[in-house]
Order: sequence, then C-alpha cells, then structure tokens
Amino acid sequence: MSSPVPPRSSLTHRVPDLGAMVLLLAVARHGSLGRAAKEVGISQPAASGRIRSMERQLGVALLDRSPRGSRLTDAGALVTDWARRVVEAAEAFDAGAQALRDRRDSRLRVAASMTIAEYLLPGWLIALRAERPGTAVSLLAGNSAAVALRLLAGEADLGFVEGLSTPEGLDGTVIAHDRLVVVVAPSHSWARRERLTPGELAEAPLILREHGSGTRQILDAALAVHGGLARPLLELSSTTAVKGAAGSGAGPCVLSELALGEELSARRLVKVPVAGVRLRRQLRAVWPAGHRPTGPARDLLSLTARETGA
Amino acid sequence: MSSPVPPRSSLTHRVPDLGAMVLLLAVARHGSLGRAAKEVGISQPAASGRIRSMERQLGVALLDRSPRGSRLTDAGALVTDWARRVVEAAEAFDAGAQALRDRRDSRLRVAASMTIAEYLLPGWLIALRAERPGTAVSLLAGNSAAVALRLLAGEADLGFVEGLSTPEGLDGTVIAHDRLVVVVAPSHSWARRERLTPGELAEAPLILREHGSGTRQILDAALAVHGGLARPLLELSSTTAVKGAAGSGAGPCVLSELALGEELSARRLVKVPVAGVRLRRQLRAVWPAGHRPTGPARDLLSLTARETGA
DNA sequence: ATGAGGTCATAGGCTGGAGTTATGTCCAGC
DNA sequence: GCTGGACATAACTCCAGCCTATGACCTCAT
Repeated sequence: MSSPVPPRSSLTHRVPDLGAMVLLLAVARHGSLGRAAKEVGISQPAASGRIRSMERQLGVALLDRSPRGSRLTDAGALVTDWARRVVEAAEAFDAGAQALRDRRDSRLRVAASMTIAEYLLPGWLIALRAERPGTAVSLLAGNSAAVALRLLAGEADLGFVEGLSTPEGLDGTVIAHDRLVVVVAPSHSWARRERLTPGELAEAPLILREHGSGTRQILDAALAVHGGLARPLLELSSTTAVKGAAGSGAGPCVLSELALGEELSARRLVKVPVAGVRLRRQLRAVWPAGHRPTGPARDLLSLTARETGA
Repeated sequence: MSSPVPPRSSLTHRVPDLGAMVLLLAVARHGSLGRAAKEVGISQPAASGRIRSMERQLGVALLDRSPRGSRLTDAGALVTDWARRVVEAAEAFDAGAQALRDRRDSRLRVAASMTIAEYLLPGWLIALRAERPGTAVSLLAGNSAAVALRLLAGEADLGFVEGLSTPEGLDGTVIAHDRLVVVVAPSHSWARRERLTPGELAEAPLILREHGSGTRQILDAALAVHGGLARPLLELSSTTAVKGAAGSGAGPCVLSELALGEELSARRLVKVPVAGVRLRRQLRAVWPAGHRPTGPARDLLSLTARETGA
C-alpha cells in the first residue's frame, strides 16, 4: 500500500543529497551530532533534523542516540559505507573540476589523454592536494598529439599519455600499465568460455571506438600476426556508448580495464581471457626532452611514479 | 576579486548536487536541454537554469548551445564522465538503501557478510533490478554465524559469506575469490620492496581489524607455518579506520582487495606482494542444505554465480 | 543531592534556491 | 516569410533547510 510508486521517484528523491552524506560521515567519525554539525559548519539542530529526515527518507534508523552521543546502528554503518563511496566520487569530481577551472594562475599545468584525465587524474589530484595543499592545477585533456604539442609549446608542464612509445621530442617514464580486456554481456556465449584464442578474437566482429582511438591501435598491433582485426560490428564515439552496447548484448568489445569498474562487479559485463596475446599499453608521464620536471610538476610525478622508482 | 574564498567552501558548495548531475547525463544522452528536462521531469527553463548555474559554479562552459540542440564541450565531456561516477555511486547507495528498508513485503530476503553487503551487493541489486524489475529485496548484514542462523531459521532465502568453508547445515557455491593484500603508505619502506617473504610479514607488527574478523582468520591460517602473526601494531574496529591509519604512515596493514579502490589508484596506499603465500578467501553463496534456491533467489544467484557455472 | 556540562529534540520565523508559466529570440527548412 | 524546435529571460510561488532559543535528559563531580 505504501508504494504505488509515484513516477516522480527519481534517484534524486530516494537518495539523500551530498550534504547529508557528508554530515553522516562526520557523525560517524565524531560520535556526536553536535560536533559533526560544527565540523560541517551548521548548527546542531540543523544536523539533527537533517539526519532525521534522512532516516525518514530511507526508512531506517541510522543512529543510536543517547545523552552521551550518537553511534551508528548496524544499518547505519552500512549506509555510511555506501555514502562514503558517493562522497569519494564527489571529491574526485571536485578535484577534477577545479583543475578544469583554474586555467589562469595555476602553478602546475597538466595535459593528459582522455582516459587518464577521466579515471586516474582526479585521484592523483586529491593525493597531491593532501601533500601540497594550495597547489593550483590546471588540466587540459586531449589525445597524445595534442598533449605533445602543448608540452613543446610550453603551455603545459607535465603530460600523461597512453601508447606504445614516448612521442617525438619528449622524455618520459612509464608510470603504470593499462590492460585491455575483452568483455561481453553475461548472456553472450563467450561469457562461458574458459579462454579465447587470438584467432577467434581477430575473426570476431567487435564493438569498437572509432578509428584513431588508442585502444584500437593496440588491438590492431597485437592481432596483426593473427590475421588482423575483422570488420567491426559497431563503431561508437564514446567508451560509455561501447559499454552500453556490449552490456545490452550487441556483441563483444575491448576496453581498458580502467573503464570497467562497476560493470564487472555488478556482472553487467564479464571478462573473457585471451590466450597468448599481450593486450597492454603503457601509461607514461612525459615532459619536453631534457627538461626534467621541477617544483609542483615533480611533486605530481613522484606521486604517480613511485612504483617504478622514476 | 571574485574569490576571497569564504571558508564555507565545503565540498557541498563546490560540487553540483545529484539532480544537476543526473540532468547533465540526460543532456549528454539526448543532445537537447528540453528533452533532457522532460526525461528528468522538470520544465525546460528549469533545466536551462540548472545547467547554467552549474557552469557558473564550476567556472567552465559545459555545453555548446545552438538553436539545433546542445552538445557537450570538451570540458563538458570530462565533467560528464566524472559526474557519471558520482551518479553510479548514488545508484548503488539507492539499491542498497532500498534493500535495507523493504524488510516487510520483500520477496527475496538476503543475508550477507559486511564486506559483501558493502562492496558487492549493491551492484548485484542494480543488475537484478535491470533483469527482474520489481523484485523487492531485503538485506540483513552480519557475520557468517549470523547469516547461517538467519538461513536456518527461515528468515532469509539466500546468504553470502566469506570464509574457508561452507557453514554447518548449509549448501553453497563459491562465487568469487577475494584476495587479501598487504598495503602500506607510499612513504613506508616496504613501498619500494619488490616482494616480501612470508616470514617478514609474520614478524611485522600490523594494523589489523579487531579479533574475530574474517581477514584476520585467513591471515592467521596462512602464516601459521611461518611462525604465526606477530602482536598487532594497532587494532581498529572498521576497515575505514585501518585504511586511514595505514595511509597516514602508521604501518602496514592487510585488507581485502575489494576494500581498496580509490586508495590504490590515487597512490594513497600501495600494494606489497608477498611471495609464496596464498592470501585468498572464497566468497560463497549459501542456502539451507537441500533447499536449492528458487524464484528470485535463483535469479540473484545466477547473476552472481555465472562465472563458476553453478 | 544538586548543579554543571554534555547530548539531542522541539518550536517558530526567515531566506533563498529551484520550480513553474508565459513570453522572447534565434535559426533552419519548407 | 512563416512555422517549429531549442534555448533564454522574466516574474512569481513555494518549500526545504537554516538559525536562535529553549527544553529534556543523562552523567559526573562536588
């Protein structure tokens, strides 16, 4: 009876807003509504009301209130963990958005490929902010050629690219590897395959990004000896579109592991291992040849490059 | 002049709210403010204003508006991708929260361990919703013993547990593996180690969850032959607290790979491989012995279990 | 016991953001 | 030149969330 599902039940109406989630995290940390309120800069009654209305909205008690403070209930702990993930995504959004804005007075100008800007950079910026607060960063996203151009023109201090080699005129260091994986919808016949031969992959019509995408180049190179890539099943312009098409069962696709998070753990898409082909590409930090990064650029570089000791 | 940065610059004030992000995604999909407005159930001027104020807030133009529609700018595409991740996290929140609420008339009652409820279940619920809309699910989170109890008492239809074996009285199937990894802050000396010997790990004082946690049991078992676990450096009550302590350099810790997302890619924490020890645990779906799941429980099970063909 | 200091809840009044409808501007194509 | 789609502007309404002030309750020290 309670839910004839009024169609206005959009996500927004079922989910508390960011402010409420931030507040909840603060309450969890402090064990007190009042102190949490202080932390987020509102009054204690405001905090009390906000949490209460969140409990109403979710239909679950989140806190055990006592005159000695407030502790999370079991359900509250779970909700808090989910909220934390939302807030972390929002922090990444914020870090990225600030870099997009700052353009002018920024002390560190970064140019990065789309994939890196999308999936990796926000995290790095958060880490950088933690270590060197107040470093204003600006971000420019583009393909490898554009990144190289910016660096050589002195319009960027540090670049990040995917690809097989360091672009002409630049020095660089490999900071990570990005594996390409073949994925299909769970209903696809390949989903039950133990593993695929390179030949099968080469012959199969795939859902791909448009020509010129980095993913496609790697794939071409890796499969050249196995007869080359078959004619694509579909060519789409964004990673998201590719994921969507593959997820709805249109066919197999090849994507960067970075682009697949949620989809894999929710089993909307499943990986299909391919035997004997190395579908990796390198992620590199790059800079104009001979000009090792200094200052803020060095800070960011050392954040990202630690693993390879660069 | 424009920004003497009023200290009220909390996350909430710098980041657009969920509604705005959902709207932006709709605009990206439809290529038109008006149609996006219709999709999210608001008027065209409202949508126009919302996007405009988001652009003001971020200081970046997101759309190229023309009398023929609206397309994302380059920056807009990036912002949209970041927004998508926030919205996805919010959807997971929503899926989980609904399961927490529904208690009453739910057709599928799930009991799950904390780790699974926290990291995996929301994704499964989203997938389940996509395949079987309208399945009301209720969730109860607890440790393995609690899950078993619920199932045997007929208070839950399907359970998910971590651990080395299927609990007494239940049948089950392994649906995935969860690797435990040793992680340290990037500044820790281990961060530069190629790999660790089991002996070193056993001897080192670690940051751990309190006694009785699943992680700790596995670790104990795996290191028993190497002299057993040393006295812990710190015992904390939540995964988050452990991550926090390790991240600020207090020492090494051992965590489920599931719990480490952001932290690894942002390099707040780095993995340290350990030679020759199998730090895995199995994630199992379980049900009362002899009563193979049917109906909605079967649907959910087949969502999660596909990979092992169960 | 009794008062101090902490926690949370309630009440009343204010404000601003976001929504709505109505209308204007601009461009493309018939 | 007119029609239709798409976005912008304007004026008005309304409610969600905030603040201050106050009350109730518990614990602990005096």
